[in-house]
Amino acid sequence: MIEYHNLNEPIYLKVKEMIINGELKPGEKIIQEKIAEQLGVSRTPLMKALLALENEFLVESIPRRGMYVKSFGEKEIFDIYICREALEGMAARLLAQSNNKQKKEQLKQCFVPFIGQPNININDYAKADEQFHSLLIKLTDNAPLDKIYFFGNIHEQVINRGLLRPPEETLDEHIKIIQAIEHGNANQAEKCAREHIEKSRILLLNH
Amino acid sequence: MIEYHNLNEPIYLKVKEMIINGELKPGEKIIQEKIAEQLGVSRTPLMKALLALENEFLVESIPRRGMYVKSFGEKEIFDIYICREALEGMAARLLAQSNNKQKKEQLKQCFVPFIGQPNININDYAKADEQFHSLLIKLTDNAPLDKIYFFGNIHEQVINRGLLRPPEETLDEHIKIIQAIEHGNANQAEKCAREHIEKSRILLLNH
DNA sequence: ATAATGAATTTTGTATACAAAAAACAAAAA
DNA sequence: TTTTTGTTTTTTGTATACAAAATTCATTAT
Repeated sequence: MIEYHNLNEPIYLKVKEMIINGELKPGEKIIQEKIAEQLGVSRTPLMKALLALENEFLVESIPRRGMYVKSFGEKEIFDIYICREALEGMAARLLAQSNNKQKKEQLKQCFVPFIGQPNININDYAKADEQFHSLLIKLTDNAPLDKIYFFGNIHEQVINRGLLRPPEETLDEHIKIIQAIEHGNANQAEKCAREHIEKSRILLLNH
Repeated sequence: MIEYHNLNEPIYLKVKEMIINGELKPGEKIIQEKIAEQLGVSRTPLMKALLALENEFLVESIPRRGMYVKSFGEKEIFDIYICREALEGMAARLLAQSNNKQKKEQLKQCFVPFIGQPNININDYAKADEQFHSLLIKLTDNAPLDKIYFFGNIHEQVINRGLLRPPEETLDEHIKIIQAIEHGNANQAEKCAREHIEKSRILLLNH
């Protein structure tokens, strides 16, 4: 992602924000003319943004019916976690194989402020969490892998549902991933990354 | 994919075909008005198709410059193989875990005509190969995983480059994957699927 | 009151028009 | 000849217009 269509990126970002913050609710129909007017543009560039969002799984198009804000069922979020497991596992493997110290350091920095801390601010930690998972993908320097990062948005959706595991539980898991990457242990890095996501996925199953 | 935008799917398919068969060459600029006229439509629906193709990595957009047919460097194809390794590996695991006999049978059928055959027709085998890898994804019944199947197109590109390993080598690998899935051995299925793709990737490195 | 039918309204999908930016070209200067 | 500058042409990006389809609403029949 990043620098989407330079020109309609503002539109893309605005609509995305409206979806994330619930201004446009899941399942709601996106009436193009209405939204276009709100944003002060015509339907043509709005449509481009909507098509981009469709490819990120945030919007669903039903031909001749319209565009709808995607609403995720349990099964769908489950499926997304399966994909994340595969992709982030591979990302961890690749980073472990690389010997770019600087990248490894960046990952480490995400959680440094929380180590040994008794009272962790949930909001700050959630930000660091997202930052970490995003970095994991970006640092692999693999453009297709990066492109598939529409999962990131869904990650936010999951957070909004309050399905975040407590820091006491995940901080250690994050650190284990980082350590395996640091030590160049590719198998271990992939295993930890996958287990980390698998645990969240299983939590999801039990509501 | 499948049933893209019902209405502009014909446009989408035609442009895709033009790219696959080389009518539009890698790196070539797509002059919208020209192509639109060729297809007998206006730029508006063509743009939708091009945006879909952009998301499949077949077209690249440079803002205010235009849309270009994507040309793949070695590095990029390598990166795509990395993604395939992660995703098809996961797909093999999921299928091994399922106990849907019918799905497993479908996979098996792909290569039945070639088993024990002394002279294998390369074209027929290549088709079966693609069918198998496509099925592997489709049968998982995981929509996001399926959506990421723009790799399929790239698979074709790779075939066009003549980078296909001989059936004597890969037939056995395919059968091993299918057997592991049949026996419900998830770890083995994932391992075989990944090694299978990894071997192609390594071949790619040595031209 | 409920269901069915048909008009009125809304909304999508596509074509077209036009301004702004980029590319191509030609003429002039180094 | 090569580079620079200015002009013309092409092409993109966006707005708008309009037909076809879908939806809504009111009217009629059950």
